[in-house]
Amino acid sequence: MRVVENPAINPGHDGEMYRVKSESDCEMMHQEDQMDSPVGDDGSSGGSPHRGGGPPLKKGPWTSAEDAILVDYVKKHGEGNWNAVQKNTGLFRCGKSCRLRWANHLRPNLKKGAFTPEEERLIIQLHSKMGNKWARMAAHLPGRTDNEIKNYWNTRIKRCQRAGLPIYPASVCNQSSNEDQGSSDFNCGENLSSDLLNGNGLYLPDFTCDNFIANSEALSYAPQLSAVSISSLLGQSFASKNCGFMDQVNQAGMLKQSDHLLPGLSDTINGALSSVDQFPNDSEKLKKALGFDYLHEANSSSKTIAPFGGALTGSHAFLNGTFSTSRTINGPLKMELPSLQDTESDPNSWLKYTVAPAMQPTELVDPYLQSPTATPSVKSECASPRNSGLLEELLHEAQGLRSGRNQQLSVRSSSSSVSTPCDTTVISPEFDLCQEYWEERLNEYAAPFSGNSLTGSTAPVSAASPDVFQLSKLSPAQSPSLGSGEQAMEPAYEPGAGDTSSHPENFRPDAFFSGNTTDSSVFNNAIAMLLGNDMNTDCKPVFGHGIVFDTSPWSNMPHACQMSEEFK
DNA sequence: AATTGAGACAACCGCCCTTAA
DNA sequence: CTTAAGGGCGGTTGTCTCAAT
Repeated sequence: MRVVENPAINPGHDGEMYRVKSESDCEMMHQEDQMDSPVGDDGSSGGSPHRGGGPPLKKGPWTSAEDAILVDYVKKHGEGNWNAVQKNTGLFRCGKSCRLRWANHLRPNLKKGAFTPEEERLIIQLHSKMGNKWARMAAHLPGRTDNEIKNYWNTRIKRCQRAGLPIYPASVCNQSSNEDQGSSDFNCGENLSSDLLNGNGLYLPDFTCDNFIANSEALSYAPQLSAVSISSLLGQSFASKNCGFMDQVNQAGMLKQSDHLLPGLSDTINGALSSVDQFPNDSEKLKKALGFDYLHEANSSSKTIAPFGGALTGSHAFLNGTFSTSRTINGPLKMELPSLQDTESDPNSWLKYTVAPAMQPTELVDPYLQSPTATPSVKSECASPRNSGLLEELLHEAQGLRSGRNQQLSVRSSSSSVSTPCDTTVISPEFDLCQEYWEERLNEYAAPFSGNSLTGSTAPVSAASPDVFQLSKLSPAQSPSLGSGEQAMEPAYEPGAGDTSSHPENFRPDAFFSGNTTDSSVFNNAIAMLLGNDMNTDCKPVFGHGIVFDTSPWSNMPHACQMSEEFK
C-alpha cells in the first residue's frame, strides 16, 4: 500500500506544483480584506493572480498548518459556509478548496488506505448501477470519498482496458441484475432512463442502463461481439442527452436507408473499422494479417474527422467506464457493456449469464432495437461536436468500404457469401486484447470449444483466423450446437425441437451471429432491425435459435422470456 | 544506473443546481 | 422573477512512487 504523503511533509509538493491556469470559481469568489496568511511563511502561498486587490488565493497542496486552521475552524463553526473560512481564518484558500480538503482528507472517520476486496466489489457493483456517480457511490462506502472512488475506478478502467479485461466481473453483473429485479436502493435507472428520454418526447419502457449493463452480458460473452456488435449494430453510438437517443435511432434509420448503397453489413463493418482504428498498432497487425489494408484507406478520412469522437467510436469506448451517466446516454451504453465476463464467475457462468434467469423482457437489447424510429422530421438538434457529421462520415466510410468489403469477401475462405457479424468480429481489436484472457478462461473452464479452441493460436492475429473464430464453419456434426443456417432461420424457437438447448454454446451470442447464414437478406434484415428500422415493416429477422423479433415493438418479449425460462 | 510506464493520489477546473437577496 | 453566491459533483491534470526493463 502506498503511504499517503502529507504535502506539508514533502516540501517538494508545495508552491510551484500547481499553477493557475485560468480564473476559477474560487477566484471569482475571492474575498478581500485578507489578513496575512498564517501559512505565508511556508513560501508557497500566492502565485495566483487575483482580482480586486485582495491577496492571492493559494493553490496547490495543503500544508499541515493550513489543515490545522481548517480543522480548527470546522470544529468551531461546523461544516458549510466554506467561503467564511477564508474570512474568519485568513486562510488563503477558496471555499471550494476548503470544502474539498475537508471532505477528502480532514474530516473524521475517513478511511485511509487501499480499498478492501469487499469495498472493491461494492464499488464495481455500485458503478454497474450508478455509473459515474461518485458521490452517491461514496455514500455506500463509509469513510471513503468520492474522489477516492473515482481515482480507483479510473485506474481500474485503465488497467482493464490495457489488459482487455472486463470492467464488470460477471459475478457483480449478475448480482446487480438480480438485485435489479427487486427494489434496488441504488435506483440508478431512473436517472438513466430519464436521460434516455429527455428531450425526445418519446416514451420508452423503463429500460435502464442497469438492466442493459447486466444483461448486455448476453451479448457480450465474446469480447468481439461487444466490441463490434454492440457498438456498431446498435447504431454505433447513442447520442448524448442533448442529442437524444432517437436522434441516433434516426441516424441509424438513415443508415438503413442507405443500405442500398451498402448492401449487407457494411455499416457493421464500419463499426468494426472504427474500432480497429482506435488501436493503431493492433489494428495494423490485424488488418494486414487479414488482408484488410484497404480498410485503413477506406477509413482514413475518419481519422481526421473523428466523427464519433473518442467516446462514441467503436469498441473501446464501450469499455471506458469513465463517463457521466447523468450527462450523456452514450455513457452507459457505450461502455458499461461488459465486454466479457470475468474470472470470478464460475465455469458455467457464461451460460448462466447469457440466459439470465431473472432477465426481464425489457432488459434485453431489443428495447433499443425496436424503439420506434423517429420520423425523418425529427431532426437532430444535437450540437455536440461528437455527433456532428456522424451520418455523413458513416456513409463516407461505408462507401469507401464497399469496394473493399467485396475485395475482402473474395479473399475470405468462408462459405458464407455475406459478411456476417462474425466477420466483423474477426477484426475486432478487442479480441486481440482479450485473447490471452480468453485463452486462460477457456482453458480453465474446459469450454466446449475443445475442438475449435480459441487457444490454438499464439499470435493475436492468428487468433482471428476464420478457423479459429468462425464456428459457423463447423459442420452441424462438428458443432451441433451451432446448428445450420436453416436452423438459424427457423421462424421461431421451439423448445422441444432438437436437443440443442442443453448445449451452452447455443446461447452464446457469438453463436447466434456466427451461424451458417447463407442468406444475406437475413442479416440485412437483422441489421435493419438492429439499426432501428421502422416498426411497420414486415421485417422479421430470426436470430440463431429462434429469438423472434416481432414487428410489434415489445411483443417479442415473450419470446425472450421463453428463452430465458427454457434455460434456467 | 537510467529509463519508462503504470498506479496512486491530490487538487484544480468547470458545469450545474439550489437558494437567498 | 432575476441574479449571484454557495456548494456539489464529475472530469481532468499533474506529480510522485515504484516496479519492470
